[in-house]
Amino acid sequence: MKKTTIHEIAKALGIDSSTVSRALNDSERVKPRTKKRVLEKAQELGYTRNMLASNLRRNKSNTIGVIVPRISRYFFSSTIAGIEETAYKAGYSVIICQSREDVNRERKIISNLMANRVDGILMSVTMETKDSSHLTECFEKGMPLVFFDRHVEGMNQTGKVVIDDVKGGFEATEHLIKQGCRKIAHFTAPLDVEIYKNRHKGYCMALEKYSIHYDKNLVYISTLLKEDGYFLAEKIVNECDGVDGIFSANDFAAIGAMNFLKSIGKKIPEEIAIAGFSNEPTSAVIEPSLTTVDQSGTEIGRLACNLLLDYFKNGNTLVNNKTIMIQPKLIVRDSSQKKSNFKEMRLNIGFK
Amino acid sequence: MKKTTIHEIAKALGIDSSTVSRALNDSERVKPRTKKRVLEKAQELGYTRNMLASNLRRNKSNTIGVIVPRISRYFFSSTIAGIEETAYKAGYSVIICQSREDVNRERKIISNLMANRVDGILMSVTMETKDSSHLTECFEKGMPLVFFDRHVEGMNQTGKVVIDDVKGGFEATEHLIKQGCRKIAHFTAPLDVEIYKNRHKGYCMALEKYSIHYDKNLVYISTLLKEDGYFLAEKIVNECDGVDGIFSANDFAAIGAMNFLKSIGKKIPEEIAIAGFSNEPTSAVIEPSLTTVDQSGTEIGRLACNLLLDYFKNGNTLVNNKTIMIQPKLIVRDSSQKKSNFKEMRLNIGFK
DNA sequence: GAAAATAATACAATCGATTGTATTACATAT
DNA sequence: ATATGTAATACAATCGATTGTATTATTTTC
Repeated sequence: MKKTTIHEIAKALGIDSSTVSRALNDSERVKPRTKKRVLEKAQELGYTRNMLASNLRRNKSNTIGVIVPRISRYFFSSTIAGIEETAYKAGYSVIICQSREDVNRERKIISNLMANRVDGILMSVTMETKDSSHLTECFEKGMPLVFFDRHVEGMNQTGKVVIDDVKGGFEATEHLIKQGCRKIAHFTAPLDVEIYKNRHKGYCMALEKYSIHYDKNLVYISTLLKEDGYFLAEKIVNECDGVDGIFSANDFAAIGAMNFLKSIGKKIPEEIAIAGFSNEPTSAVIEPSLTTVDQSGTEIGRLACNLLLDYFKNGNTLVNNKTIMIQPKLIVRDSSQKKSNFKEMRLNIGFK
Repeated sequence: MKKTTIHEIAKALGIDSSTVSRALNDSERVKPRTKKRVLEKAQELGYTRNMLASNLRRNKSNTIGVIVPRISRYFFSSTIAGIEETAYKAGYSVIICQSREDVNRERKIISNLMANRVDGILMSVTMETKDSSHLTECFEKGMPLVFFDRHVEGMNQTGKVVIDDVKGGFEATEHLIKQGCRKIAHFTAPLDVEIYKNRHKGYCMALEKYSIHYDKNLVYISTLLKEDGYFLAEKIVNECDGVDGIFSANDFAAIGAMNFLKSIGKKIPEEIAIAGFSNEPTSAVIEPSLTTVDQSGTEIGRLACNLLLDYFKNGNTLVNNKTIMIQPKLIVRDSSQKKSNFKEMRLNIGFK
């Protein structure tokens, strides 16, 4: 099944293929009447421009590469949705790849995207990405790179869209303190990942503000899966007396912890108050509903994509070291409100 | 920032670019020693193959286009994850597009993917896709197409991966009946969408088996959003007495309904039992946990992608009209069990 | 009506890799 | 040493579109 080319259109009309090309691109170098004839013939022959050829010639693929740890995470899939929407409007396609938290895979993906000559890359790094040689290679080779959410410290040659994790962590922790918690555990992931480092920092700042002693034994590092939360909660209950609050750096671990606590009949929030991070859809649905920090994935995706598109238009200046920081929003729900508040409860049952 | 080409490698080594190309492709027409020299020089010059050029020449893009209504739906994002994983292993990239339930957008996306010369398309159609001229055009132009989940009736020229929706609908409804429900409402979407038609069919079959009168006033057609479920439940309570069960064709509407019913103090499942469809993550977390029908998105994605990959390898025979039907699995949880069963509850709280 | 200016189109190179065919180099056989 | 065969590489066309330059039509100007 061979496709029609501009040459066949040209031959059919007895004109040159360059004229056909210009006509199809609506160049003012072609007489309106000729344009019309070309367009009609193209239609008639079922012509579809071969973007491979076009891209090769123009040295531009009109494609953006996106790398996330896992597509099926709600936060990331909504980020992707925001990216796709923005890219689509601007006439770009998006190639989606998942690193699955594996740096080697991340490395391969990047070289693959480079080979495919994507115009730019949007990415959220894996938890293991410390050595960033494959990333520095990107802009050494002139490939624009914008981080969103998970980024790498010290990589200032690119743009970033991040949320103010310090503030998010601070507010969640402060809220727990204000609700009366005095011994607050913190679930987090390896602290060399910027976002977890910052959420942890916010946690520390809140403790300090209220003169609560920072106890490093209360900080649990894991991969923050639901299972991790479940077993860490079990550990806390068995080994660590008097914990009256948990701030988890993501919702999954928080939900896992809630599952365990509910299974042994601990009262949430009366005995242990809980706050998560990310506002996953399940957080609104679980009972008690989970207090969390909202970070709009769709919005982050849009902003990151726009940052890249700006770069395409206006060159280096805009992206270079530009950081867009989104303000997180604490969403207070039932898992943390020791003094229950009927009105607020009603509101927070509602639709997300 | 210009990239190195095979010609520069060739010049540097004083050999021809065709030899370089063959060396890079590990052809046996090149002496091992020359190969080694080429590879080293390529490394030294930081060469990355330009896939645009390669693809143009080979008339193959090693790319698969994927179209889903919405990326951020868990079912679809997990499908995409399965597709990406399978494609990646086989050396393919995936371009992801969302139709947003808009046929016109779907149409544009398809022509865009064709222009980009993707090797094949995997898609789940919009709810509005009835006229399928843009789809028939696909294989008229020789573009392999495989449907997953939402497909179009009568399009037998392509492959499909679907779940047995009739069976799923039947089992969910039968389960409700066995729990004692006698007046079961059904939430669904326009019945010209195959999957909803089939779930509805399963619903009818179950009613018939147990000699329950089919009442068309109990079948509510909407877009099946959470909001739809909420308002439909309200409608039922206000206008339609004696409904003791709801089978919703997706989990969102079921959850919306539960929210309403809980807000007015209706007991689930005692007064109204509920079953959904899809096994969204929230369905396991909501209280009472939602009985639903599982359709593994990841698995569907893998199968659909493999079907396409088979086609690439073995030609037309395999895809043509090949339908892979996945068996759905009824997951019984608390929202439907009138006689509560402690063991089963424990199991179903567990990790998804 | 001829010269000048401009519009419209044709020519030809190019993007970077691939691949069928031709040529050269080298080894083996006679 | 010459013929024969094969291994290794070079040549050249090609994929389909784009684009700078050259050429031909057409219009404008005097």
